[in-house]
Amino acid sequence: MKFNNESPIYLQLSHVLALDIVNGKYKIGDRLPSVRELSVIFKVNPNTVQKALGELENLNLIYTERTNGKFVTKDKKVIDDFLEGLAKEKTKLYVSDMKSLGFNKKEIVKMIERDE
Amino acid sequence: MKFNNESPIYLQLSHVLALDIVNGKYKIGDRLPSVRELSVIFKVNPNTVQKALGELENLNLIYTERTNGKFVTKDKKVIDDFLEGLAKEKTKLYVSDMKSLGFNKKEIVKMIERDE
Amino acid sequence: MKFNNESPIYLQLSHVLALDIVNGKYKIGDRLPSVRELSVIFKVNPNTVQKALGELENLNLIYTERTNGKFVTKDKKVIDDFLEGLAKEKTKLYVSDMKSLGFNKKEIVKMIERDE
Amino acid sequence: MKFNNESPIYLQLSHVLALDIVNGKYKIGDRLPSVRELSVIFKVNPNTVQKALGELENLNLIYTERTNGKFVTKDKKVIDDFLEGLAKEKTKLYVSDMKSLGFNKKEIVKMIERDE
DNA sequence: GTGGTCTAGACCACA
DNA sequence: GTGGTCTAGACCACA
Repeated sequence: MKFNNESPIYLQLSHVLALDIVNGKYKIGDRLPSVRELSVIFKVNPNTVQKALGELENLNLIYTERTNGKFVTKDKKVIDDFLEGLAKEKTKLYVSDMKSLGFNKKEIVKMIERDE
Repeated sequence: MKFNNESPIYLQLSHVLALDIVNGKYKIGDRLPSVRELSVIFKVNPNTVQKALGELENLNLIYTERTNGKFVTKDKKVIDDFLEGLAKEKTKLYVSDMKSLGFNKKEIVKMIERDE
Repeated sequence: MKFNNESPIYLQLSHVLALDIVNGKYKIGDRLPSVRELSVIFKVNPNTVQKALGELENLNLIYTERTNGKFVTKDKKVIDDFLEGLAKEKTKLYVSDMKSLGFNKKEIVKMIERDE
Repeated sequence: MKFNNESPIYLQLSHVLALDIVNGKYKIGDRLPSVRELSVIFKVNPNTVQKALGELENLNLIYTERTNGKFVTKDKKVIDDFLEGLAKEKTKLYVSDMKSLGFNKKEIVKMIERDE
């Protein structure tokens, strides 16, 4: 795993793990790898993993059982809402950016269809 | 003008000024307000204005006439290319983000049409 | 029985059992359920039950007859003193917390009367 | 400043600072001492101060101006609500604890009036 | 073995 | 000077 310099490692890591949850790599109720394991997998300090997981815990995507591990929430709704919120937020931001560049929705949709 | 804490002020400022150029508030060949004027207008340190203008100069959107001021490029193509590049970049990033969330293009377009 | 993550399970458990004694669910001289039974009832590790009962034994609320089980003290005074001590301690802590928040006794009493 | 072992230092520290805000030692809009200064004052590692201040920021009691410092919120309501919420929470917890010990409100009030 | 805390200390961008 | 991040590594309670 390679991290870039544009945002803190811990945020990039929490983002990766959030996607893993959204995409079902870690399923509802699954135990995540331990802090130490993740720190080895991603080659970062355990403290950095803690901070990343703290973000996910703030979002209620995971919860902690002390001495036992960290688990994906059992509440499917939390995951679905997170996904939906993220998608809407990204869309809103993108559309408003494009509008401030002078594009209207029709043009925006055209650009997306052309992309790649 | 209010700046947030998510990215450096100088980048937010250069972004605002770039939009002002793209949208024709400052037209081809126009002289920009002086660093000091901008620093007053935006209530930021003159050093921050300098850095922001440096960004625009790197993009060739503006050029400096020493002792005379800073001017919007006279080359329309530079502005058009900048606009197009920005739009494509934002679109690419947005689409790839949405795909990693599990959406396909059809769904993306639908979300955009629904937005707001 | 659900335990939270704010304090160790063994303390939460000893607290619950202490209340059971104070409130007469387990009466003077009663035999408590065995460690194994309690561990099943509360769905915790037997070690955790042991530790919880150890707390109660330190407080002299229970005593052990080896090979026979653990019993609620036969000394009513111990239970009464425990109850009184607990109540005073909680009150002292609460009042001092509220004072450090700027409330005086009159206001504290008013808040209590309003509670719920 | 002395910290005890019952809860993490960073929480004790954030608690102390929250009280300082509630009690007006740091007033609305005031700049707090820098992270480094606090770390010297309280003889803890700057990282620990960061974590403590992070708690206060989560509560919106303070906000950060990058490169400039951390400031008490300018929103009096946030502080008032925090104070009220804290007081209500403590009261609720205290009363429910006392009730589970078998005391009724009248007895609780009597204990408070007798306290100290 | 699990998560959590803390320190010492380095390094960074920004204003 | 300001806040923020990160590492290395120690230490802790708990189950």
